[in-house]
Amino acid sequence: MKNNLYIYNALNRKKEKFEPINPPFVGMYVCGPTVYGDSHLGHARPAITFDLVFRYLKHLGYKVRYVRNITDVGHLVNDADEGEDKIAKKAKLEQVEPMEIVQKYTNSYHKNMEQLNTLRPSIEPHASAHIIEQAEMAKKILENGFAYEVNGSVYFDVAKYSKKYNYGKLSGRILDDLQSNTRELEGQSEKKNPFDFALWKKAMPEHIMRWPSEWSIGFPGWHLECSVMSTKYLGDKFDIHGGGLDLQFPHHECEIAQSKAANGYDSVKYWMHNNLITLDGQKMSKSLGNFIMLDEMFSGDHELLEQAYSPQVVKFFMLQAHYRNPLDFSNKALKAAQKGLERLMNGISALDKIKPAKNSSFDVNIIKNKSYEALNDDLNTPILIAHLFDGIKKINSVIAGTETINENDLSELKALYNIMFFEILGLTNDSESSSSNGKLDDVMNLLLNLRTDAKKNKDFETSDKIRDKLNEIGITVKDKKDGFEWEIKQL
RNA sequence: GGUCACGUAGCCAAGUGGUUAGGCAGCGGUCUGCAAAACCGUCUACAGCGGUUCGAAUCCGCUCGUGACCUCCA
Repeated sequence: MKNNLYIYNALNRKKEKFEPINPPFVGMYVCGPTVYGDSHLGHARPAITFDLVFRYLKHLGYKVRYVRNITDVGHLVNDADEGEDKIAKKAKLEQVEPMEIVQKYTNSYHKNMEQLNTLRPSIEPHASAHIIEQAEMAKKILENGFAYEVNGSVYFDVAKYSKKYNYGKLSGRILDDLQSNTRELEGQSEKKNPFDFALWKKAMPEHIMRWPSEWSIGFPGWHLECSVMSTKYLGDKFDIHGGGLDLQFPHHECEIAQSKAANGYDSVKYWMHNNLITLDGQKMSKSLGNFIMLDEMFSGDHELLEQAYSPQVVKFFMLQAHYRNPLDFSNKALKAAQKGLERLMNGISALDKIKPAKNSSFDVNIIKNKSYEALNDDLNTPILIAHLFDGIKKINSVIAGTETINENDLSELKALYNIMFFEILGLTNDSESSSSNGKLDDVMNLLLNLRTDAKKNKDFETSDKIRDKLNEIGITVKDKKDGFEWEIKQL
C-alpha cells in the first residue's frame, strides 16, 4: 500500500510520514463524548477531523478500523478523582436512570453526527461495558509497582513512574513544574502526590454507578477506559490516537503512562489532536457558559446566531481552517463559508451541463495533483478547498466560453470532485432531495414558462413579481440565455 | 506564577527563507429589460523594534497583544 501522507505527530512535534504498523490495516482510536448533554459545536470538530482522516485513509486503500468510545462512567464533575459522576449527576437532575441519560444523549450525538455526514465508527465501545478489563489493567499496574492502594482506591504513582519513564513527554510538561503548580484540592489527602490520578475509586454511599472489585465496590478512573478499549479492539500497538487538544493533558498523558506502566511500552504510534473552537476569541466551555449546541446552530435558535446554519455549512466552515489551528466562530465567517459552499456546489452541478470540446485549454491533472499534495501534507483541507475553487473557476469559464475542456478531461474532473468533495471531505448537496420532487418541478416549469411569456410581452411587472414572490418563498430564479433555472435556497 | 501556542489585507483563513494562496465583502467592467449567477479587472497583507542573510511575513532576540493547558470540558 503506497502513500505519501505526512501527519503531525504530537509525540515528536513534527510531521512524520504515515507508515502503518500492519499494512494494509490501520487502527485509529478517537476519544468520544461523555454523554451527559447535547452535543455542542466543539464536539463537531474532532468528529469532522477524524472522519476526514478515516475517509482519506480508506480512499488510499487501507482497511481502517475506527474506534470511538462513549464515556458513560467514571468521568467526574469536578476533579478527576473526586466529586460526582457526570452521568449520575445529570440522571438525578432529570430524575431518570443513569443509563437512560446515556442512551438519550448517545442518540442525540448520533443524530448530530449523521447530520454532519460523518461516517459511523467501526466500533463504538462503552466504558461501562469494560469495567472488568479496566480493573484488570489497574491490577497489572499495581503489580508492576506503579500504583498504590489506599482505603479501597487505587492511585497511579506518578513520581515512581517518572523515575523510569518520562511523564509529560506528550504535553511537554515537566514533573517538577507540576509538583509546584498543582493546586491542592480538598479530598486528595489519600494521594501521595496531588498529580497522582485514580485507577479505581471506592464509591461513596451516594454514588450509584458502582461495581465490585478486589479493592472495593467502586468505579474505574476516567483515563483507564481509553487505554483499555483502544488496545482491546486495536491490539497492543496501534497506529493513530486522536482527540481534542484539551485532552492532551492530563487525559492522553495518563493513557501513555498507564500503558507503559502496565506493558512497558506506549501503544500509540501517532498522536493527533484537533484544535479547539473559540467564541469571540475564547474557548467554548461549560464553566463560561459560552457554547452553542449543534441543534441550535442548525435551527438558528440562539441569541448569538443571526441565522440558521446548515450542517454542511458548519462542516465546510471547519474544513476551511486547518484542524491543528484554533478556529474562531462568528456569524460573518459562517456566512462567508455558506456563500463559498454555494459557489462550490453550483460549480459542481454545472459540470453536468458542460459540452466537451476537442481540446482542453487547461490541465486537469495539475488540479488533481495539487489536491492530493494538500491532503498528504497533514490533511491541509484549506489548501485542498482553495484548489477546488480554482477548478470551479475553470468550470465556470468553460461555461462562459473562455476556456475549453475535452471529453476525457471532463470525466477526470467530474471524478476528482466526486472523490475530493463528496468522498473525502464528506460534504453533501442537501438540496438534492428537495429538487427531485417531480410534482414541484412541473409546477415550477408551468409558473416560469408563464413568466417567460410575460417577459416576451415586455410585461416586466408580472415577471418581476413572480421572481420576487418566489424569492420570498425561498426559491431563486436565474434567467439563462435559452431559458431559466431555479433552485431552493439553502440555509 | 509555570508550560506552550498564536498575532497575515475590511472579515475568515493557508503559507513558513526568493515565486498570484483561496473564500467572503468592496470597487470598476462584460452579460441582462432589470436582477441573480458567471466571467474579466482592481484592492495585495504579514503586531512593533533589532539581528542573521545577497534576500525574511517565514530563522534568532527583545517588546507589546491574544489565547490554551496546568482543574471537568471535544
